[in-house]
Parts: sequence; structure tokens; C-alpha cells
Amino acid sequence: MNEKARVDYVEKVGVFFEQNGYPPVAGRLIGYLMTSNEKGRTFYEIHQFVNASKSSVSNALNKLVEKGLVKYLTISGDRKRYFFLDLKPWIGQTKERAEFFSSFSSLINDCVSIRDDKQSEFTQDLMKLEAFHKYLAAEMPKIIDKWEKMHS
Amino acid sequence: MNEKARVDYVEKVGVFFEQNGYPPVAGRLIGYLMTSNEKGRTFYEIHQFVNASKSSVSNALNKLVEKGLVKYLTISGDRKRYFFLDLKPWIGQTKERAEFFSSFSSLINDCVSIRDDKQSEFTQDLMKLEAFHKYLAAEMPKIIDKWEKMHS
DNA sequence: ATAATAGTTCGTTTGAAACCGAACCAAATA
DNA sequence: TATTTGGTTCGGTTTCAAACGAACTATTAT
Repeated sequence: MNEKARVDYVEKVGVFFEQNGYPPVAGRLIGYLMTSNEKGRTFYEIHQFVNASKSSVSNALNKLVEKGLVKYLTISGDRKRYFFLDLKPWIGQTKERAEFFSSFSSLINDCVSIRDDKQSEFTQDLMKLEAFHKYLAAEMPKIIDKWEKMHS
Repeated sequence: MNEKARVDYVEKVGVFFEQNGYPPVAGRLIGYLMTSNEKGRTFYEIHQFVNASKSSVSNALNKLVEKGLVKYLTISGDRKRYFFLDLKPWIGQTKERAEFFSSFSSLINDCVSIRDDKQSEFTQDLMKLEAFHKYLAAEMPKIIDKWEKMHS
């Protein structure tokens, strides 16, 4: 792999994850691990590559480990840990994303139930919106399951 | 509608939208308009209810108007504007949400193409993840269309 | 003309998140 | 025992968005 390509790519991933709610360093860290392999990278390599302080790397790394997105392997007689991305939870993350629909749906439902103009156009529209999100909340798991069945 | 219920609900909506990337005041503002009707609320009513400064309300309100989530009607010979929620764009917002899948998919695709270990397990997993997101990016519009067809 | 009302603009404050460096700890090495 | 290495913890700084208040504009009412 061309090093310039890696640097550019990591930056791109950083931006993407930043836009999706991750701190910049965490995003770059993920990017770096995406361009690495299952053998893993050491703390020092990551620290050097993302060009952030040890403390920033330590914190970002630990948060990602907690979330289960990053794992590490150890080698006996070697104090270092070799960090790598675990790609499996990403599908689960998507399922969580889908939960947005059901929580939004019930938020709207709460709204409808405290309104006393059930027959008004606005309330009717709220009910439609609620139904739409309930529908999505039901459909998302289905299509994910379908995928999982196809690829098991 | 019971006023205590409204106050509680607005707070709940505020939290929900805050968790979804909106500033707190905007979230509460949306909540307040959700408990209102299509006749709309005046600037002053909103300002009083969400208990924020006029400038905060003005800015939040204008951003939401720009986004198309809030609209207002005017009455000739009446200087006030009557703000209300437009629920129609919410479905579109969901479509945008779905675009996440295709951009993530192509981000992974970029990664795969700069890697030179295409046959490694990690890269294979990346390819699977990419395929999964491409699949979702294709399926989401389908199920949304299906809904739209069912309710037109 | 004067005063009130509706809303905007501007400059400042506040608060939280991100990041940093330095000190620190714990395990391995010499 | 002393030193290096891998990583964490702590306190402080920076940065940026969110919110504020006060001054302002523009329209209507008196």
C-alpha cells in the first residue's frame, strides 16, 4: 500500500466519523486501523501515525475498546498490545441506528396521546408520521435478517 | 391539554433532538410546536415557553425555517408571524439518513481498493461490510417507496 | 410625533468537549 | 537495583457551539 494513499484515506475516514458524532482523533484512529490488518498496530504506531498525544490516543482507544469496535491481541513475553478493528459489531451498530425509528415513533405517539384534538389535520399528520416510523422500525430488522440469512 | 403534560413532553422532545444533533433550544422549540396546532404560535409565545432569550429563539427558529421544518403564516394587518411545524419534510429527512449507508459503503470500498491483501480475512470482511451497507442503501429507498405507495 | 410591538443583529459570556504535556505506574530488562 | 518501555491518569489549556443581553430596525398603533 502506497503511504500517501493511506494518509489521505485516514483523513477521509476521520472526517466521515467526525460527521457521525465521533471525536476527530477517534475517527482517524479507526481510519488507520482500517488500512491495517488483523495483526494489529501498537500503541506507539498509532500515536505516531495519528499525530496526537499519548493521552488522547489512550482515551480514544479505550473508548473504542469499550464500545467493542477495537480489540487487541497480546503475545506472551511481549508487553505491547496489538490493536485492530473488530468489524463484526458494525452490523449491530446498524441495528442500533434502526432503533432511532422506534424511539421517534413512540415520541410522536406520546405527543398524540396528550393532544385533545385527535381529529385535527395536524394530529392526523402526526399519527401518519408515527405510523411511518413504526413501519420503518419493523422493516429494518427484517431486511437485516434477510441479509444475515443470505450470508450465513 | 394539561399544561404539566406539555411542559414534561417538551422537555422530553428537547432531550431526544439534542441526542440527535440539534441544539437544546431548537429541540424544545420543536417540542413546543409539536404540542401546538396548525394555527401556529407567535414568537413571543415560543420565547416565553422555552424560556430562552429572544436572540436564541430567533436564531433557532430561523435555522429551522431554513431547513423547512418550521413554517409560518401571516395575517394581513397583523405584524406577528404564526410559526408551526411542517411535518412533510420528516420523511425526506429519513431518506437523507439512509444516505449514510451508501456513503459508508463507498468509504469502505475506497479502503478495499488501496489495500494490497485482497485475499486476507480482514479485507474479505471489509468487503462483506461494504456489501452489507450497499445492500441497505438499496433496500431503504425500496421500503420507503413501498410505504409511500401504500399511503398515497 | 410617540410609543409600543415583532423580531434581528452584534459583541460577549458560558460551558462542555477535545486535546495536551507531564507526572505517574507497573511490568520487563539489564 | 536501576532503567526502559507501554500505557494511564491528572490538571490545565484551547476551541467552539450555544446562549445571552442590549442595542437596533421596522412596522403598526396611539
